[in-house]
Amino acid sequence: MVTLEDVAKQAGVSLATASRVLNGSTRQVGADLRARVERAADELGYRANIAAQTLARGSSNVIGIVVHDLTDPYFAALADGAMRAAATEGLLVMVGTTHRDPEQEIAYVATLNAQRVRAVLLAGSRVADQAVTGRLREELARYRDSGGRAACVGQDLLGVDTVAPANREGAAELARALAGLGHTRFAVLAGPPHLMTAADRSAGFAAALEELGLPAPQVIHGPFDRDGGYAAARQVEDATCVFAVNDVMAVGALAAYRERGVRVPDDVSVAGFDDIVTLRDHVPALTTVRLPLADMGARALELALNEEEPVVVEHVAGEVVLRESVRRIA
Amino acid sequence: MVTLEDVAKQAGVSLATASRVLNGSTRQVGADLRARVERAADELGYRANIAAQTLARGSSNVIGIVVHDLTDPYFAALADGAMRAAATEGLLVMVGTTHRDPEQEIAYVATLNAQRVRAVLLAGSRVADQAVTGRLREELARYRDSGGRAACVGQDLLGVDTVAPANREGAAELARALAGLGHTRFAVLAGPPHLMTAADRSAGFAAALEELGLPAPQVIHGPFDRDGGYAAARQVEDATCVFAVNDVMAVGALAAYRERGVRVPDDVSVAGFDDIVTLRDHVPALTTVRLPLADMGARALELALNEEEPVVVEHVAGEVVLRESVRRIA
DNA sequence: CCCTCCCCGGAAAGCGATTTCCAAGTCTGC
DNA sequence: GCAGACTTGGAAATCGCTTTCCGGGGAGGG
Repeated sequence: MVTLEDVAKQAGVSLATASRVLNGSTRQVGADLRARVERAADELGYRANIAAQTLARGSSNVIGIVVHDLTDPYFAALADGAMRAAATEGLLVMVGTTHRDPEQEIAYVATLNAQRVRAVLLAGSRVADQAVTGRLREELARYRDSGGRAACVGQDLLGVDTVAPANREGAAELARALAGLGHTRFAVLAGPPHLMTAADRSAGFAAALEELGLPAPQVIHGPFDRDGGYAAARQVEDATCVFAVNDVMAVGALAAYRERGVRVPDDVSVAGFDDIVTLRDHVPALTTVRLPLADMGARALELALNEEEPVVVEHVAGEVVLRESVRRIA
Repeated sequence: MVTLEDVAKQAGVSLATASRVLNGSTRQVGADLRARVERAADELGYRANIAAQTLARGSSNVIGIVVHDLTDPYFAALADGAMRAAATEGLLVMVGTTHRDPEQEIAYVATLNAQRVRAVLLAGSRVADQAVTGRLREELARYRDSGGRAACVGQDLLGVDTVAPANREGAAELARALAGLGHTRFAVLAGPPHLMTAADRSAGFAAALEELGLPAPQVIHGPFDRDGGYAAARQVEDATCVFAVNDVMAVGALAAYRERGVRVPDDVSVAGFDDIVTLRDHVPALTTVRLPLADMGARALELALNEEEPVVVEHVAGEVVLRESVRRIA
């Protein structure tokens, strides 16, 4: 392992000079010494030990991102946006996946704290469990007390800067658009009741229907994934329009209908939420609420890095996109 | 920032003892001292500084994964598999995305080297550019000389352990299956000519056709993504069956046909490669070659961690999955 | 009962960088 | 030609932890 000392020795200069040349400093170094050091470093193939730098500098150039599941395109898009932003700042990224286990999330924050990462991004929905949320909050507070920065994409339950999709409003907007097509009997594939994102979307949708004087939708709970949508769709009793609280569930629902020979949108209309890019070519094309996921990820990083009092919560509006999975009815 | 020294002081023990209690060691510590230290750590909210540990121990508990693009489900699945495996080993993960820029890949290896990560996983295809590959190889050699471990998912161009999908064989198998359905005039949406994965699949397909005594397919090059498939499909001249070298391109091709009113599989059959999970519900269901991506990622990590002479290259067979996007013809 | 060996606690030497503080030049301006 | 202000190079302290080495005390064997 080539160390800075080796380089300094080879170049015939002091450690200090070598450090100043190679690893950035406010101080100038004469042209000839600088050249000697650079040549030595090159010849030896020197690579600074970042652990040592982090220790000496007291801060690292790494950020952490914690997501539920990378294979879920929602999180992949979020993470990608944040990673692109990180790259432009010269930051490295540690990604942790919790696979929806809140304990894992807490553990990951602790670990990232131990790593002294510059910032932590928490993506994904909080659950409505006070005990767990409290512990996460505590761990986060510990991290921030020691100078760490944090931001959150999803709900603002944590007292940190947050980029929050306007789930309620987006779902309400969607409900109005669908009602505008003549639908009156709705079902909501609502996901898990304790998951805030799911609950907010479901509630926003129902609230809008109520405002419009329409009957309350049939609400069916279940997992937040493709198979959850598939299973929930089979329980729909009598609705002309089904709202799945995310696109992946909506795709599951479409699969269930297809299997049973129920035509979409002729027999039933289906809508989702998120506008996942990978699903843009789905047939029938999914009506949904578009969220600028990559931008949200990037924005969250920005918020974290420039974190200041007071805590800011940015709401990101979704845009209703009507596609062929819904139709106007008589 | 609470340091180990603070904990030791509070517990009234030496630094060494505190270290032994909190951060694992072969040495035993008496029960009462151990309890005192644990209580002190807990009260103060101590979190070990991993940079310092890494420096002192000379090795870290982080691995690096370099992928082209996280929003591409192929890489997401690979990364997810590797990350699950890492988690069971208690390892943390740094993910780098290159967005298909080989320079970025080299830079990332250098950075991971600087981080002294325990292992590096390189996912994604090499390009057939000797100069760039040489530099990557060099950087990798530097890393491995200093004790780093590495493995690769894709081509084995780098002299490191590799998990390589049997691209040629899989594509050949697919060609035989499609020929078995009566097809004789083929087109290949072949992706970029210099990308090894794409080239191998394309070549394997063509070779199998030749063996069967069938005419050579029309080969159309273009980008390796959805839009590349879309664009390439429009250039197909006269074929009853189109093979896109990956699923994402196949989906683009399907979209192109749909727009032009060409029915799949009635008018033309389409097949892809990879069997991306997110696309399983696509209509029409995509005929493809299934690759166990998550397993491959996990296996690559395993190889890297247990790396030994000689270099091992594991070929992973793909499984042809016939679905409704192809049909038997007269 | 003494000696040896083992077990456990602490002092201190690293790990590989950064950065402060000094000292010695080098330029200015008069 | 000289004082004072800048530059520039180097020695050494420091970051927070691990680990070797040393020493003291208790257990076990002769």
